[in-house]
Amino acid sequence: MRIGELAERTGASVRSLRYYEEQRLLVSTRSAGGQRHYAPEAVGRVALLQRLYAAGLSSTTIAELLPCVDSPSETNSDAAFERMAQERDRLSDHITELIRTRDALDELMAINRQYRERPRTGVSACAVPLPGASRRAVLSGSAPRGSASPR
Amino acid sequence: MRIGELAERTGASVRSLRYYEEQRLLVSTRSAGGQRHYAPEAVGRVALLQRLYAAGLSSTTIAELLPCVDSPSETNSDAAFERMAQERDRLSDHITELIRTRDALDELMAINRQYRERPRTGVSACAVPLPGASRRAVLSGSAPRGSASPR
DNA sequence: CTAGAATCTGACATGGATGTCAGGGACAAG
DNA sequence: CTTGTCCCTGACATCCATGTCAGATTCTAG
Repeated sequence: MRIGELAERTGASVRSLRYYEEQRLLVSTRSAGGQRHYAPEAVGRVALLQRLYAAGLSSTTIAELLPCVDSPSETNSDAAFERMAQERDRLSDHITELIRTRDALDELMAINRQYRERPRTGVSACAVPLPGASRRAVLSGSAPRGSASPR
Repeated sequence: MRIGELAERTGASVRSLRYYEEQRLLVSTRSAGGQRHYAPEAVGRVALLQRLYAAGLSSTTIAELLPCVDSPSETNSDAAFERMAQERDRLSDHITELIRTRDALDELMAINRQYRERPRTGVSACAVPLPGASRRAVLSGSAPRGSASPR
């Protein structure tokens, strides 16, 4: 298939696909006239690249671990394997962190719901917010406060 | 405390702290001579900001949902609440995606271990990027699971 | 008072994936 | 052949959190 079709199938822009190739993450054969032609598996390849990019890996990092993907048997892919393990762990830590952040958001939203479901509350003087303890927790251990700016 | 101390305590650079203020995400009082001075709670605030940045939110997005953090009671933080809910969901989706990516990496590593634990394998003849069924799964798809890494 | 450390503002630099534009071929269908 | 669509290369633009540098001012300890 040609580059337009691959782009359409993967959701990547044509520009990005060329960039991936430039970074040696994706290969193509060229037609007589110089146009790129891709094997069907390229779709999966691009999907993997998108995944890795979305996980925060850079082009060079991806390039470093790809040998491990393309030829798992090669002994000299030792470094690649190492790199992959390392990135895997980094990613895992990052996930943990993101989950904590999501929890923090959930907590903040819960607090807000309390305030908004209580139609009354002339308590714009939130000097001491009611569920004090939980708010404290959300802000990572220290008291937030500061009556916000009235915009 | 002054900016240097806050930087040290949070791990953020002095440059970043000034930037946060410029983006209206962090406030400071000024000493007579114009130097920034922070309340102890600023540490928690910066931690929250770092969390949100790490979750991929931009300065403007953070600014949009902060009212919700600073004054949960304010009725006009409706938009902020909406924004927060929206970002929360985005984040949650992203986490799901990252977990899939981690699974993919685990699977790839498992495959690699098979090859390398089998000391044999003169199979450097990977002229044709070989391919196995399992590989296909990893590259294109879903199949969660994965032998957890032995750490 | 003074030296040295910390801070201030303002500006420019950076990196990295991607967007976009220009000018020129490639190629399928009529 | 002609036309319309796709593709090519190369270059420059963009976003945005940070880094970095310069020159000036403030603060602190001796």
